[in-house]
Amino acid sequence: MSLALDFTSPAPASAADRVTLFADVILPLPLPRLYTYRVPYELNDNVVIGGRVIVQFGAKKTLSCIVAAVHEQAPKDYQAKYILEFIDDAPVVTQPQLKLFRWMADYYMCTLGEVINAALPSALKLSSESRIQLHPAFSREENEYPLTAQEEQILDALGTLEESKALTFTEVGELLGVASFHKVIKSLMHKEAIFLFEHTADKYSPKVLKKVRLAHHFVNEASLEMLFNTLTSKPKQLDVLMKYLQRVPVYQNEHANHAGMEKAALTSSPHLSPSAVNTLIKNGVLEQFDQIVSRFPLEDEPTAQLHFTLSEAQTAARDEILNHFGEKDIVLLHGVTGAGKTEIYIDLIRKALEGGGQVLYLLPEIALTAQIVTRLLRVFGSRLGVYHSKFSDNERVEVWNGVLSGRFQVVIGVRSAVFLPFDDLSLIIVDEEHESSYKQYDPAPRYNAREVALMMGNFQGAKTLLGSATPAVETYYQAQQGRYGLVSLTKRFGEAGMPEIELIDTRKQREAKTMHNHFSAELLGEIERKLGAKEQVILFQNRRGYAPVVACQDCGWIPKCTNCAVSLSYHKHSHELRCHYCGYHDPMVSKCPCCGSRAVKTVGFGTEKIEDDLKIMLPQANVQRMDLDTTRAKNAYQQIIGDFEKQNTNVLVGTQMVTKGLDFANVSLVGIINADSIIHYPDFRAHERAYQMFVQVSGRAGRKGKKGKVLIQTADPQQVIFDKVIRNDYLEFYNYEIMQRREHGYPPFMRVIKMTVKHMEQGLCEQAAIFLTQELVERLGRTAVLGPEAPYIFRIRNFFIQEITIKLDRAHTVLKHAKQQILDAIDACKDQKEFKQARFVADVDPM
DNA sequence: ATCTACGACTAA
DNA sequence: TAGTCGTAGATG
Repeated sequence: MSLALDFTSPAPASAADRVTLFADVILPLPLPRLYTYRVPYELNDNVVIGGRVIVQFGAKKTLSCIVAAVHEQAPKDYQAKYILEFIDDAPVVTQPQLKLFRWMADYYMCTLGEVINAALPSALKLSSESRIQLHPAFSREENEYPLTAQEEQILDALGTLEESKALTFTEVGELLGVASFHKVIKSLMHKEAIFLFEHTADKYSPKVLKKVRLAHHFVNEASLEMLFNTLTSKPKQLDVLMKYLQRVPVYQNEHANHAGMEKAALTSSPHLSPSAVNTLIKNGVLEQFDQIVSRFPLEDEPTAQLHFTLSEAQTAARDEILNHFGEKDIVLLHGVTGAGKTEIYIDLIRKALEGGGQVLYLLPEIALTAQIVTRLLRVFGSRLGVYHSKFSDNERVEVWNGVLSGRFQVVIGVRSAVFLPFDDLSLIIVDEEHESSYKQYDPAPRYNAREVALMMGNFQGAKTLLGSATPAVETYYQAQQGRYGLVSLTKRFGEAGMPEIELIDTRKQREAKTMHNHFSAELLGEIERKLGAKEQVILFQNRRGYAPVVACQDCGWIPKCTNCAVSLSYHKHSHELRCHYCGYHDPMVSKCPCCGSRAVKTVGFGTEKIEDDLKIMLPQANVQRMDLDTTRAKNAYQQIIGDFEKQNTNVLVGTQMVTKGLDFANVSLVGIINADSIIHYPDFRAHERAYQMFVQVSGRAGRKGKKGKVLIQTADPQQVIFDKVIRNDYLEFYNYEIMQRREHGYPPFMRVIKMTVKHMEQGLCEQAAIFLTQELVERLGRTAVLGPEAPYIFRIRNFFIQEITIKLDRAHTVLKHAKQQILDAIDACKDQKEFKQARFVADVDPM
């Protein structure tokens, strides 16, 4: 906080030449405009663009927000309120970031407040909570009003607190054990027993280490000698002292004592008792002190040799990339799975750092594993920051501040790492650039981190490298058009060859009665063979749970979710029926509630059933499952990967999770249990998604010298897409797909904006969607608007859904104009009284 | 998002 | 008629 007057700064200007400053701030709310506040004269020098300030918004709320602009224009139509407090004396949001955030709000049709909300770790947003304090003039003895028991309870609690301490509303609620405490507080205020105030505080708290050291007067041989003598009768304390001296060589180096050692290391040692330590502290032998430490301890300097050698192909690719960067800002590195792209990235990062700029390395959530982080840490040491969604808020703030301070020059992170406060980026790497998890869908901003990264690179003059084994069709198109440089790696690193891919016709197998549950004889046989050879197997099934549907064999009754238009999935482990959209769950039924029949059977299958079947058919195999359900716990994912890596498990059954970035040397077989459900998906990206998924899973097979095998089970092997997968020919796939896109007017030729209309009532949802369609058609023309249409799952969390697809010309000016038209159309709908409860959402470049 | 003012509606 | 409920409208 920089509220205090700074006496070292020049004397305040005289009233005559004082300027009146106003600040436009970004409130962390979904409001379309910035709000203007007045800067108090005496704080004119404290205004920092990109710094946080506290303001009063409305009658009740104090909020922390970001200063976006400072100017002298007094607002004409209203009296600006004063800024209450300045939190930062340096920006927490850099100028290039503000520019980027503005672009995001514009492009993705959301508000700046929504962008800020997504961008800032919530510990940087200040929390404002009301607190109550004992009224100084109040005395219980002279009190004229009778007090209720609850009121007494609160006053008691306030009385035991230290001077000037206060209770938060939350604490009052906990104290009384009820949520409805506002009446009690109101009554106490009326009786002038308490008063209320707002308190805003930084939520970030530094990590504090409890340490101990020898009291300074013992730090010489003579006094230590005496100390030993006095402790001879106290063996426990002597043990502690010995341990301390062993860890902190006070004899050799007196200064070593100043740093002391961690208290926990003393108290948690097996033979030392905490009470002995505490006694020593109490008697003044040891002194305890706090040390603020980073949550990311400084690694020892890089251990890996900085100049590891790239293969010939890798070197060539790297040089080609650098060559392209000479004239182009964006390069696509198209390298088959296992080609060794990471080494190239590391080499490029090193080069960029030598030039003095910052580097951002983006990875999709599931690919950002300990494997890759450890590898980078070894090369870049403490210069590397990691930004992961599993991180606590405090950890995120430390990364944020570390980027601001320059401590972290390289950051490896997931989607939201594009929000970090870089101001001098020289290189951005977006690995697995085709990944749909780069697109945020649910809360606004509905952004694609790949596109944001490209724009950020553009703003900061950084070069951007997109990497993938299966580039997005849009990306490859840009490369073909010459807008991006294109570099290809067609061979795997080392001896490893591309895996051999085979299709298995499940329809034929079913007719021949050679299917065992969902396993063909071939797949089962191959699994057994691999296990016999002590090799490992990955099985992919794109559906979690035991069975997606449960049905009564007699009357056809199917349990459905009460909030969504989906059938409930059966989860055997918990013996529950679950909705995968809203989390609703019920115990599994044994008797049909409709006809009373006992013949309630599961239909279809998920990972849990595959795991189950396999355990029965191959009891000698050690099977592990990896999906959303088994990785919910904090370290479960690491645990499963670790077990598989150490070969404690032979077979890994999983959903999409097993397709991404995992690199196991001993996997020689990958099985796709049911390819059909992946292909038959009702949208224009279905084929692309399927192709990517098949190639990515296949890529898990046969690394480090072994040739792998991939078995794909399908009821329809004639599908064109399999041909491209088997021949491992991306270009063939791309040529086919780009033709389709051109023909049907989809990206990259047209731009898509998807409108979603939601309403609790089905009829009103449909009406609102029709109304919006009309408004859109009026503004954009009949051909640009498709729908409305109910999606396959037409109701989620009690909201009915209608979708409208808008296709637009890609030209920049057209697009900008069209977005304004769309916003106008939405406003027209909101003006309609009957649609007041409807929600209208625009999703730019949906995935 | 969240609060307020205002009108409508219900309980006595 | 007071108290409760729901919603349009503003927030600097």
